[in-house]
Amino acid sequence: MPELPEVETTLRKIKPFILEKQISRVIIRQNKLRFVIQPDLATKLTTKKIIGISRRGKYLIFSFKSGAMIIHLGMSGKLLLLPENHMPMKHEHVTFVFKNGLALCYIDQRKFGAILWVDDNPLTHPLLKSLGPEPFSQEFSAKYLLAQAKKRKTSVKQFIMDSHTVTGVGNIYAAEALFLAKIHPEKKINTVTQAEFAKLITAIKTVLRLGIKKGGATIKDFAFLNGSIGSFQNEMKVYGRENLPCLVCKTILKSKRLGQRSTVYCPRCQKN
DNA sequence: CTCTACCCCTGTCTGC
DNA sequence: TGCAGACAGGGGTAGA
Repeated sequence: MPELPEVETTLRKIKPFILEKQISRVIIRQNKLRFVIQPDLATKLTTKKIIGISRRGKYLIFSFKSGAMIIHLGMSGKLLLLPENHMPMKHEHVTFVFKNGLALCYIDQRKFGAILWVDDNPLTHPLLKSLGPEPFSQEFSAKYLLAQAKKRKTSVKQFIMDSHTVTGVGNIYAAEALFLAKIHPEKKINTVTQAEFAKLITAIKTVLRLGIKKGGATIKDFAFLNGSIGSFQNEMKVYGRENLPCLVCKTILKSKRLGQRSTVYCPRCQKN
């Protein structure tokens, strides 16, 4: 689930319920995620009040007067708000119980996510400090991409999916953005012009914005009821549509593995 | 330095 | 139906 739009939507929806709220206890049922959860995480969090919640790339940062918790949802992680006395869900590995009777539940069947405690500035943590710019920031410009591309030889899709180039563009949004920008995913990055980068940036922002908008549409149900996942999937033009006709030119869409990830594109619309 | 292959884990789908 | 194998939206890292 969690690409940048889902992480952003999760953030927006849980924030009003847990900001300025005090954690009364933390239940850890499974401590082996991508990394083993620090044994003192519960101790560090108990009685602390969340004073800030923010996002960096696909990482969520929960700040306290001293220290912070970083959560990454991996490929299958979710954060649900449930009543404190709920029955634990399947794969509910960690539960943060608040004094106000709500519980923030970390659910992750594949355990690719991460929950970390840091005593100092979370942005200087090794996982976060070398991340590229946020896709909606000023820094994410055609000029910037052109400069980055000079050092690289990879394909444009792998380039924009690299979190050191720009954060938060996962497989789906990369495929959708390249289709929108009419750029072939295998195009070598050193042949992309500044004008093409400008188009690509616009396309990335467009699909991410649409994702946030569509994710937000059902996230309230998501957070409180049934875990449904938003409706961006109905907007996808290429992802998951291999062997179906292109919505623009009717050419059959092709699928290929690129850097171990499935990649769908229109061989006619997207120029190499 | 960059790039590729592999890995963490479980659930679901496809083909035999 | 049963079962094996491929694959899934992420991303760190070993080794070339």
